Amino acid sequence: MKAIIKIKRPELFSFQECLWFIHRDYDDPLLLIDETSVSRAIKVNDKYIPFTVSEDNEHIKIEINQEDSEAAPYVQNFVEDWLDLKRDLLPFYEILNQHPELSYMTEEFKGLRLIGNPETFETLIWSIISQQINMTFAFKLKRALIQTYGGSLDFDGKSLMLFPTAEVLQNLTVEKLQALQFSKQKSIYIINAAAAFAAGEISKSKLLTLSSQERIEKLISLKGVGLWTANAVIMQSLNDPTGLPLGDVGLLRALESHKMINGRADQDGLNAIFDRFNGWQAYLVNYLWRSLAKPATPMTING
DNA sequence: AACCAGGTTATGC
DNA sequence: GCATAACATGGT
Repeated sequence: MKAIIKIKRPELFSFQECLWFIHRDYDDPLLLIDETSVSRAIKVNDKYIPFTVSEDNEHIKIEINQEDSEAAPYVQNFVEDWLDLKRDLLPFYEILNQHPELSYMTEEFKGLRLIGNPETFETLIWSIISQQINMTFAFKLKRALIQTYGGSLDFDGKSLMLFPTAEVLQNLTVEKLQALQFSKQKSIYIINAAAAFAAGEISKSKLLTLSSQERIEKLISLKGVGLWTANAVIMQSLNDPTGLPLGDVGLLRALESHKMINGRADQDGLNAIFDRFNGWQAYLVNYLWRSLAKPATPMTING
């Protein structure tokens, strides 16, 4: 028995653009992806609910593989946040159109949304994992962590992996994470961050009550979380459009290739650009990250 | 075999 | 406060 939810497609939305961005060149262990859909599982009331998102004419279709009707609204909210469906993109496109170097994006990436991950703990740990290492290795670490300390559930004969909970990760030792090729530093950061979440010291709901600045301060209070990581989390998990992971090498590479800054140390150039995208910083970052990747077709499926 | 990768912290002036 | 070093480990 499946529950099906249909959400009306907003203006300036492309499911294919979003789906492709979710996948990019990577192989996220938490997702099952094919040309037309993406599946994952989330915890709702202590129960894991697997679901699939696809598109159906003028709708975004969510299929929930459970009879659990209580989960439906939760899953719907999750997807609306995941694809940032509630936002009106028009003001952002108007700013893009004021920049000759960027205006092509309104056509080429038309309908791409701020893609993140509504699971804040996952997002934070992922951001810590991916600090200062290449993405190939980062995903390797993520997969090892999930395979060793996460879970999995059966999903139409395939298996959907589940991210380890904060409760599990807080009880790990540095040695156990080092055995998975995590550096000593990162192992400490991850265990500490997990403890803060497990204790309820930091949570998505608490962060949501704070201003952008307060969110960043709260996240930075964790050892191993700097400005880059904090901004990545607020932009990707709290849908905070002012999130701006300055110093991000991908961001700098993209701006260089668009000839919008003079080298990676060009702070003034950087500030000038983002001043003009006030309120849409995270969207510009997302679109610039999109620009780094290769053309969207053909898509490779799960490695 | 250097140099780099979706950084952060500690140290020194 | 701002530059620089130290950290840590695999990918290209």
